Amino acid sequence: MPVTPPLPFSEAVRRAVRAIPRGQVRSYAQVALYAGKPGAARGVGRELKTLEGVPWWRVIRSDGTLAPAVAPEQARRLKAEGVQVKRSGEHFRVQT
DNA sequence: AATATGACCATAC
DNA sequence: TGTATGGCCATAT
Repeated sequence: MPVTPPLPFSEAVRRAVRAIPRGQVRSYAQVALYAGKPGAARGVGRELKTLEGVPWWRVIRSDGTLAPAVAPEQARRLKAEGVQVKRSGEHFRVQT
């Protein structure tokens, strides 16, 4: 019996991120888990950098802060969908 | 081929 | 409350 070939990491991530409902957020680790690669959070961030057509701004860090590299734009987009974002010192943080 | 570098995370101290 | 360490994954050099 042929086994179902695992999706390439990039496709698995695309699927996982597109599944995040508007107005909600998930952590890089949660996306990695949903994509079938528990522990591959870093790879998720790496993919989001190039992936197109996905709501990348709904992916945040586990501690609720936004990755510095894209924080300002991400905060803007999240607020646009009603997610409360607050500046916390050096970085932005999503209100739970 | 080997190493370094990130939109990261969990654990240990 | 910080810093260190090891794990993870795809590029870049």
